[in-house]
Amino acid sequence: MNQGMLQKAIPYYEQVQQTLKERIFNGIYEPGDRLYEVQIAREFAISRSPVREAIRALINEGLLIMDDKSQIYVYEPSLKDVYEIYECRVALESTAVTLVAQKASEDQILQLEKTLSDSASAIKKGEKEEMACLNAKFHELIIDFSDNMRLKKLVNELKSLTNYYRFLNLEGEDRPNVIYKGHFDIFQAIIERNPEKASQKLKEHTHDDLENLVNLLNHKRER
Amino acid sequence: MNQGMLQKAIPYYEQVQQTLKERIFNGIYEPGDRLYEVQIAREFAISRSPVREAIRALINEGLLIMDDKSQIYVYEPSLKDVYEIYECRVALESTAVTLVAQKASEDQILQLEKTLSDSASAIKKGEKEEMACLNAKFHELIIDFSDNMRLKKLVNELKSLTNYYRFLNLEGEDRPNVIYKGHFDIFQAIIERNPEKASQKLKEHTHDDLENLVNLLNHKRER
DNA sequence: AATATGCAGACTGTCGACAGGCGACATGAA
DNA sequence: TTCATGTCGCCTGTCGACAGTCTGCATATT
Repeated sequence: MNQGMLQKAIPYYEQVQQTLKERIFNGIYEPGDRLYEVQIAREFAISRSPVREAIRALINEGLLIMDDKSQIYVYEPSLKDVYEIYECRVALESTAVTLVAQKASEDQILQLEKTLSDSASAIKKGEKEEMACLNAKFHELIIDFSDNMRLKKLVNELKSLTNYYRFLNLEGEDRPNVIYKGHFDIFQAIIERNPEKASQKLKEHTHDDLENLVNLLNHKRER
Repeated sequence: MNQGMLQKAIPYYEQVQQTLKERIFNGIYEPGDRLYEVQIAREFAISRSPVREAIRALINEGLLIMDDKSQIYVYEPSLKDVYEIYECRVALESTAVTLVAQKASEDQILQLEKTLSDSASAIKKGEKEEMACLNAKFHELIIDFSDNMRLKKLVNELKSLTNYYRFLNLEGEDRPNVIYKGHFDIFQAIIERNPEKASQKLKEHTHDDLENLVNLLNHKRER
């Protein structure tokens, strides 16, 4: 018998939260856009209560912000915010990679290796979509292997705050190879069981990402 | 004319959130206690809506948890949780102290020094309350001086999750002096402008705190 | 023309009500 | 006694309504 048959009905507020989040990620709502409880409620043909709840949850996650007049906007990180977010991510992810370098199992290392080699072949074939996916997977595996649920949650929340800019990651000077090199160095340090080096390499790699992002953002702003 | 005169009324849901948080911190609600929307609403003589909103906010902060039947309980960290939380805190705080060692101003260093010396005299006089306060202040100053609002917010949220155990921090073998020594070493590294060392000392210091806490918790559990 | 006043509409904060789900208890059957 | 079924009450999810606040525009005033 299918286990999933007796599934509890998902409450509206969760569905709405999910949907709004997707819309923010997909750019249907853009940074700075204002959101209205009533309008969303009408759109989903439900009352304001669950919508309100979903919005509040997203405010707590930082994806929406409320000004002093209780008006809701899609979060648009300032440059300072972007730096702060990356600083926090580096802090957490470098800790994760330190742990992984100390205690990763053989199987886990194989998974990292496979992701890397898949990444390499994706670069050869020029499959952008695949590359982005595998790069994200590499980071995710490291977080997973650190075996710290809370760290994972924090990193994911931080990532989601700059998620709107994720497609910029592969744009820029020779990015695919630079990223691959960065990941490769991290992997190298892990199999050497050298936590310090792994942490250091991750910091450098993330710094590259940040620098690239900031350059592109500035470039865009100038035009 | 007093600037504060035209203050916007604080909405109920914020007041309730604040009050509930205080109750959790003060142990009026203990870990594992169940909370009811209706009951709290009756107590404050308001409707369920703002109460519900406050509860959801505290769930997002992690101070309350909801089981699969939508029942609300005060969060009680497992031992694994405590380790995870501390791991995240170390990651963030060591990053902060690294930054502080790099760029702290003279004035900021003086503030740290004063907190330390106040701490020393509080130990001499045996003022426990004062000691706890100054120890917290030392950590807070470091976070503040790192000039990263987001990092500060994350650390505060993590702290609040084990806040219930804060009074255990000074209990145990010669804790006041051990803590003072830890803070002193960190301070020393900062004035030496040695980020690596500062980070290392903070990690050791926090590790002491954690070990002490776990010991006391195990000890309690045995009885 | 520039400023003040007032009105209308749009939103948010809060309320009370209803319904659907779940557990506790009771009653009855084996 | 043990287990199945039905009922009751509690609690959460959702709804529609109302009140207060703020914005923008139009009208009035000097």
